[in-house]
Amino acid sequence: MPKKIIAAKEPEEKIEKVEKAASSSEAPVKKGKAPPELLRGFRDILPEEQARWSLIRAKVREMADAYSFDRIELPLLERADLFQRTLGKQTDVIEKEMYAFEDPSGDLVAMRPEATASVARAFVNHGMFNLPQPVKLWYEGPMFRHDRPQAGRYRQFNQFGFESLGVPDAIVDAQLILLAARTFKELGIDVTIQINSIGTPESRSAYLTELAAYFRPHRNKLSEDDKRRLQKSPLRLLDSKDPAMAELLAGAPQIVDWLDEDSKQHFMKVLEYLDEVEVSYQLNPHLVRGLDYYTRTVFEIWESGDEGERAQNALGGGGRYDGLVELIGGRPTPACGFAIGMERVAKAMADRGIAPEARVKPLVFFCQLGDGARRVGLRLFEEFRVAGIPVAEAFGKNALKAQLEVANKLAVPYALLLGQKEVLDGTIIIRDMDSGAQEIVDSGKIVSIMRRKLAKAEGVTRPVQDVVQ
RNA sequence: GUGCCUAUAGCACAGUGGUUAGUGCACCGGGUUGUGGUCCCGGCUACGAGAGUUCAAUUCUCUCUAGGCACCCCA
Repeated sequence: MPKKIIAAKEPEEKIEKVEKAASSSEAPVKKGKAPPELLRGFRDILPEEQARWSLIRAKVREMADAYSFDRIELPLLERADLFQRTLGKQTDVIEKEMYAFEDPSGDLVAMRPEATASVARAFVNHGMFNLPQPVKLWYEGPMFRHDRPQAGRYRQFNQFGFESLGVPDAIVDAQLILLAARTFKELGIDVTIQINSIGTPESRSAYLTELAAYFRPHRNKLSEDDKRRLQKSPLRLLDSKDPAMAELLAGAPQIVDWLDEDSKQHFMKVLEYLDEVEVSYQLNPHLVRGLDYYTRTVFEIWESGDEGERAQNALGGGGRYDGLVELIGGRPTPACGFAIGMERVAKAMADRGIAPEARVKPLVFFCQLGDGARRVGLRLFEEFRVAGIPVAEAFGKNALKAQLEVANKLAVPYALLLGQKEVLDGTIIIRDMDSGAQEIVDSGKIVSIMRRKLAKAEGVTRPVQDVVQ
């Protein structure tokens, strides 16, 4: 049990609050009928959503195999300074959104707000620079950010991501973007790729100076938010949503004009490769990313037809981070990667009416009457399972009527009826649910009889469903 | 962290300053012994939490909590 919680700001106050809550008896205990409530921004992913999630996961795995990425699983908890050093101390993710606290042994730890830093850390920890380069890794799992919940935004959310470390060539960037684009296409979601280059840290700082100089005379026209940005991170001015900014931005210097020659060449190459594989993209000179580690190529994946419609239209994003591995103590290693928000993907699929089957539909329903029949039923169920025939039951119900109701809801083609009489005779009744016709057969042969019936019916009635995962 | 809107059953919605707060779907049971899809009957579960105004609050006010949307930021 954690004794203390340390937030980025006002640590003392938070500690007091938590200690008080822990020691006072009135605090968190809700009494009476008040149901337990989910923590804000956290959610259950219920069975009815699982089919989509399984489909996404299966597709991601399939793409990883096709493009030769290896799975890596990373801890949910890391030393807090890993994120502070890599994402940038000034970023919102670090300043106010990180779940950071002191663990029982006194280490300052954090629930991961993203996984790229962990990938880089693992790369260094396990000497992956000795492996053939690039090292291509993918991951999937929950991330945590203490942000205000909103549509498509949760405090615990799931991402999958692909990272390629060790090769500076533009083809790496292009192939990652291609992989992302294809994944969405195959999931049935139309997306547009927004792409930009923010150059090297050196060329960027020259640009930032210029940008700040451009805006300074217009300072009084800026909104409070934008004034703050001018101070803190001028690059962010570029994606300001303040309409007044639109005019100013039109005349603002563009980062592409300030790129160093290598970065410019690199960017051109990325675009050429994308043209080669016919991945369409939109050059977006105002696209910047919120994390400090990006260099050169940055991109986001937006749901098509949704540009500017909703705030949370980005399904994912990524870019090159050539300085990250060195920053955390490895040898200089160029790298590129991206991450996708799975909740947003699931929502996009739901919006498009993509609703895959949750699991294999049963083809046979077993009805039983009496304890003897139930016992035989339990055994028969296993025989069907071993034979690979999906069979459903309602052992918890007694009335035949009630059991057939369930069978009807499941839309199985056949029901098997087993009563006391049949148990004594060693028989079982097969009921065709469409016609209502019944036949009595030897219960010892029921599995092979059903196998034959179903094989004949298959393709005529309903093909066996694709099993996901 | 800021602003606007919202909160009635598992879900979707009605409704009221004053008797047992309705409807649909879902769920459970029944319509004589062991037969589904329709129909009929019955049952279950709700005013988010706390304080205030009032003779009386689910209804009005405030606070909190949660949800939605936008900002901030991002996935």
